[in-house]
Amino acid sequence: MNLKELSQNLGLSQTTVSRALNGYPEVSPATRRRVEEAAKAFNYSPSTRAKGLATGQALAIGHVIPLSSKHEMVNPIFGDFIAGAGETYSRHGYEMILSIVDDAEERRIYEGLRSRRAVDGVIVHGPRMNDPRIALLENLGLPCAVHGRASGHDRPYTWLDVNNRRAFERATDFLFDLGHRRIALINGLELMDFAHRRRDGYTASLLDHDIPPDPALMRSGEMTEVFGYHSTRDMLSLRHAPTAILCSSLISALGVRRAIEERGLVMGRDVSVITHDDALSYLQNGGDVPIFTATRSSVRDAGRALAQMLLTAIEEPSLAPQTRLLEAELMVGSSTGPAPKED
Amino acid sequence: MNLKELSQNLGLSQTTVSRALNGYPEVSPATRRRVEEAAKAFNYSPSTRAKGLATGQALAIGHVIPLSSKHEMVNPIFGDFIAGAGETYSRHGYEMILSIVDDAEERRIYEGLRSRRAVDGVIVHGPRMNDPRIALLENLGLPCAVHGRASGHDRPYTWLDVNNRRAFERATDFLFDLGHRRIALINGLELMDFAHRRRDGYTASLLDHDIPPDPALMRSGEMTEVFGYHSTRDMLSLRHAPTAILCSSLISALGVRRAIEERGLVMGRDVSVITHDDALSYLQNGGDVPIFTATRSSVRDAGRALAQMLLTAIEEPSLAPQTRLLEAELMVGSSTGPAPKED
DNA sequence: GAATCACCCCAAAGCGCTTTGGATATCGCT
DNA sequence: AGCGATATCCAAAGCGCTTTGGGGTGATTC
Repeated sequence: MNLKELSQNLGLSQTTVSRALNGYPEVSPATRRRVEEAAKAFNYSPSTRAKGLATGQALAIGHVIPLSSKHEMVNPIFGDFIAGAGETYSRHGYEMILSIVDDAEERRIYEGLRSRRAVDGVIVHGPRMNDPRIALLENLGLPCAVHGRASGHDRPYTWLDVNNRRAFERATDFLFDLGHRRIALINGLELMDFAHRRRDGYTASLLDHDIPPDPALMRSGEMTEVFGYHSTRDMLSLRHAPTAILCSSLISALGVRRAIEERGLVMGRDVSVITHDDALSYLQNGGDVPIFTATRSSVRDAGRALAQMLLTAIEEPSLAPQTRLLEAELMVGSSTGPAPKED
Repeated sequence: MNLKELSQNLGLSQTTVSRALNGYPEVSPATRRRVEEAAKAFNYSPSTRAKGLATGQALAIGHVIPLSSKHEMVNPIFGDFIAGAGETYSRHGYEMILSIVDDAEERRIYEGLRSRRAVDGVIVHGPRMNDPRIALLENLGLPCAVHGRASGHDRPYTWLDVNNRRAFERATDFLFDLGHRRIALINGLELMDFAHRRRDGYTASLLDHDIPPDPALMRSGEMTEVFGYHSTRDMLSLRHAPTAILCSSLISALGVRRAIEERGLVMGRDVSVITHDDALSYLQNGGDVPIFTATRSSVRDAGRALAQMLLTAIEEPSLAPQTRLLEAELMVGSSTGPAPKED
């Protein structure tokens, strides 16, 4: 069923039917109702393509997921973020189009999306330090919204981020308050902006407590369970083993716990652990009582909110870019406790 | 830059330029080269919308991800599957459009995709027992390909599945060979088709060894770490605790391991564990030596292959639906060993 | 030298929608 | 009755592409 058929069926012109359906005032309430009912009855909805052609809008948002050919790892937070963003889109009649792309091709993909007029805007995932994508998108004139931030980009842009620096500073402070002095950091890849900020927060707290950061207690890598395990195992066998560990992801934290328990130690008594928790749906941090003390911020909420910010940026292009900094909450679980007595 | 401008720039008609770009034979090699170079220079690529309008194709595939409002859980395999499928699409010039949808709205979404002519076909994720979606899509005339199978649908359809039944039967056999007799199953939700098949394989092996299935040793639920942990903890405190556990997901298996170790037992010595492993990029089963003995099948490969099957189904509609059954490989890791001596 | 045939290329229609610029009733008023 | 408003509706153009159905040009054939 298309507009033409529908209008013939109703004995009206395409113009009138189109206007009735799109809420224009030049059509009588009676006609409008009649049209709307017919549309429902015939299960008519306008072709996105034709509508897009006519209006110049795509009614679609692009998500470009970078996939480094070296690591080939799909960020586990991605599913939940998308779920949140998708909610917002469907409420506004937008479609979400997805490209999963090797770093090297990213530029080409954005240009393609632009020149094919496939999307009205893009969400930038996984921003790195000095990420060139934001400038690229600016040049292309493609509205974008960044999940995270890209230090080094100076012009304003739309972003939503967790206050990673503060979260990790607070978490470290918390461990100091419990009496810990040797605190380790198991971080994500530090070319990622968020990981960099987390380290900054961590070192700021250390310096604040007159503890010089110790490279032996700082790891950074792809945040897998195995990475958490190996890092922890290695660090626990140091002469000056850490009594507390700060960890960037719940998945790695599972590995951290394993290494601790394998050594016959008890988490929360012998070694304290705080992890960041993205509140992923398939990785709950325990039930009612959180297992891990965690800095927590829902990635799905972030998806919802950032999508909304992008849509307003698209619909209100004159507005200054919105930004939003979410504070992670520190949830105290059973993985932290007072520092064990010194030997 | 659009076709008109490009052709004016070249002093050719739109027809010729379009034909040159689309590989039609009616254009001289010299002209074609000239056109192609200009297209590259001006960074021209045709508007998908206009092209779609003209050809009647959408050049897009829909992925509808069901999200039960009760569980709200995004299946963790989803990211990797999409990554695989995306590779195939981009190689064929297709776009991937994503809807994450509450079960209740699913029907409306498919109808919408159809009547808006937004996609040429869809991938059905997470098929359940007697899943009504396949029949619905058949009626709508929307080509589809199913990741998994839906027992109960009798007409042929395109699917790709792991031989879940066989995988779990073999895994159970393997445990029997090691001398285990009390073997537990920690399964996914059994309204999901794959989980049902896994249980079938498991019980078949039990019966084959004259062991009646014991409901106390069978759990089924959303496959989280916590679910694996609780199930295992409960079952290990039974009077006749299992000596081996079969687990449906690596994430739950991490919980299984935790429960085992928490009890002071050693995995692979006191309790053997076999898990299914979807080879997710962010959840490697150890490094060189797998931690868990596992039935393994890469979800990303599945994505690649199923996308390809769907594309051929779309381009060659006369062909009978392809189907493909992948065998999971049984990878022996350190989580299994001979059954401990009976008390 | 005319007819034929490739070979290249083009003008224009059409895909399904929105939107501009009227056209036609209908109504209130003097 | 006559005139401008107002309320409804419509025909047609245009969005950027593909594709149909020709049309020229030069080389080949008899």
